[in-house]
Amino acid sequence: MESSTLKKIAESLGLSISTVSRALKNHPDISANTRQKVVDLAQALDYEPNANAVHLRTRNSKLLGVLVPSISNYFYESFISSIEEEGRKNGYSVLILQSGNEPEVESENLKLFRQNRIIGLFACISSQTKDFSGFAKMDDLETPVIFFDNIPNLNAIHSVCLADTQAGIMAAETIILKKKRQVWAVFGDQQLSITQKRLRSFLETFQKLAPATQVQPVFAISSEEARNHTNHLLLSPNQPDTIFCMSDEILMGVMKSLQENKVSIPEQMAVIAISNGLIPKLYHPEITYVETSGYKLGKLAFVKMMTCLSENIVQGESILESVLVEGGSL
Amino acid sequence: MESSTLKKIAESLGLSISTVSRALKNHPDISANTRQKVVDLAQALDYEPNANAVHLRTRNSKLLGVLVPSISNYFYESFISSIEEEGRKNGYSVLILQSGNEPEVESENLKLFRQNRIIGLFACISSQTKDFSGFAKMDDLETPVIFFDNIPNLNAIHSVCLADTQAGIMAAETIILKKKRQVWAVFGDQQLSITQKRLRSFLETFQKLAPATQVQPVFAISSEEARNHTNHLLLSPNQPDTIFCMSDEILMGVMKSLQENKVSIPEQMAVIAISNGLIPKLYHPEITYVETSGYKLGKLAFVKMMTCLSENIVQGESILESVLVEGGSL
DNA sequence: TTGTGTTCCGCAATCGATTGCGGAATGCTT
DNA sequence: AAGCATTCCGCAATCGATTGCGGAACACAA
Repeated sequence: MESSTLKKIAESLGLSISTVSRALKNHPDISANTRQKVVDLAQALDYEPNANAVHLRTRNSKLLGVLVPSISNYFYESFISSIEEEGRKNGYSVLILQSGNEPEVESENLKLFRQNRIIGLFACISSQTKDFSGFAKMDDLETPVIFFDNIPNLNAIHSVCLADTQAGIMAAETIILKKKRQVWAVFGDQQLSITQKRLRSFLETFQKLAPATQVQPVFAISSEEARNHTNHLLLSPNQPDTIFCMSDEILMGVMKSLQENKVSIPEQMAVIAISNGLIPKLYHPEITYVETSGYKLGKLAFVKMMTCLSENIVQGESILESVLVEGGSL
Repeated sequence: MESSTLKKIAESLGLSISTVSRALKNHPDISANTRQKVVDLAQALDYEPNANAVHLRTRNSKLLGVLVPSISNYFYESFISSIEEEGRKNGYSVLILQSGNEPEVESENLKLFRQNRIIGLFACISSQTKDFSGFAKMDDLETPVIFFDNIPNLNAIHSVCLADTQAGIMAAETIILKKKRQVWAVFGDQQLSITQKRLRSFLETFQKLAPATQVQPVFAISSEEARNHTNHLLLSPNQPDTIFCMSDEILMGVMKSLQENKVSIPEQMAVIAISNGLIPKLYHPEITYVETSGYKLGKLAFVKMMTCLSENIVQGESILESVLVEGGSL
């Protein structure tokens, strides 16, 4: 069955298309009598406005875009979930595309977003992105872009991010409070802005508050690499008393190794992480972590988007405060 | 900046809109000379066709819908990721909506899908859904719906599912092979079709092949409930030698309890699960599981969708074979 | 010169909905 | 009866792109 249109309703009722259109949206020009007839028939015919036609005519697609490296990631997925939820409540649909962390795909995706005339974009750029012309085009079209998580190093952009700096500080302070002396800190991809921020603040905090502490940073771009690093570490003579994990990805690898080697937590090794919250709670004792909630970040980003769209353009970065969630791992 | 249109290009070049349109799609009527001029200008102006206009005119939205209870779920997310990936390769966009497992939201979502004139839908219904009129409307509109994971008990529908029956059998057989005698089997929401299938085949396999085995099924609708059940179990005098977990959700709860109670795996307790693959690999030893890959299921569903769309309508259920992935937990 | 083909392009309808403007019909006032 | 305000509704343009059909311009043969 073809879907019904204003035209069909109008013809059945011997009315004009405009009258039907107005009747369905309670335009005061239409008499209650006519309105009722139209509404009844529309209901009977399962009339549902063609979004494409509406968007074309009104020049408003009510579409928001979300660009992420991958959907299969607990952090992004909670971010997206949050955006979709808020979006639906406010009458927006959400188009989600994943770049696979490849700049070419990313730029194709941006093109798709443009073709679909999205009215706003949430974007986490790939770690390889060097060319921002795709984003510049969004700017030209006056489509607000809100960057999150991994943020380009540009001026005059909107972004929301976790309090990465604060999270690094908080993790370091917690370690210092526990009077740990030798820390092994595992970070992710050095290309990412979040890695850089967390690394810097983490190290600086030790320098300021406990310069005697030995802090050794290590980098791993995957869970597997983190695991291997940890395996090696545990063989070395010079063992730390604490391991810090910058992300869930890292934490998974480190924990795998610690379990394999039957290292008891927190007795033999203290563990602390920055995390979205799922992974740390899988273990016993639960891992102490500084929370970086994708869900909350999504809410924050959505609010920012709404203000951008209502023209109260407030450029700059909004930051979501971190919270320490105590487990028993340190 | 307003985005450019065929009209603008046509005016700048003193051509008609139709000529510009044809030039951009290599219509043979257009001379190479004209074509080149058009293409060049289009490039310079960053012309990108308005998807809404195209879809309206061609009556093809190139939009696929995905309906899931929640995006924040490793299984759904890998399914979605897979659909999005295939979709993009084939020129489709994907609209994703989550029902929060609430029938009302689900039906609102279906409405949104209809308004956006999606051409095909992948749906995992909520466990509470009783009213299928929303899906019937999709049928009326000749929009194919491919159900997955939790599937309504209706005839004449398309669906793809994990080999739930086979997975239950495979898990049971594995347990039997290991000569286990007393099994505690934790299942999820009894309302779900997957629970029913896995439960039935699991129990039947024991009856057929090893009727002497004691199998005690338990139900838990959340990770937390599974954990509590397990905690209680471990206090009882009559301890099983094996725990079977129907899903990742369940596995997480059970493992939490086993760790808390310092139960060593597989010495004191064997564990086996049906899982998407992430969670079992977080522990040491890794948990043996029957794989239910959302990613692979997505690929299968996409292929089915393509055949549906090309009119070769093959109603019925496509099943994704299960694979046993050995860990060291049994 | 007339006829027959090509080549290249424009006219105009169409997809489905929105909306400014104008106009018919009716009631009420004086 | 004439004047004026309301009430209710339709005409037609518009959003941006697609496409069947027809037609101008030109070449070439008879």
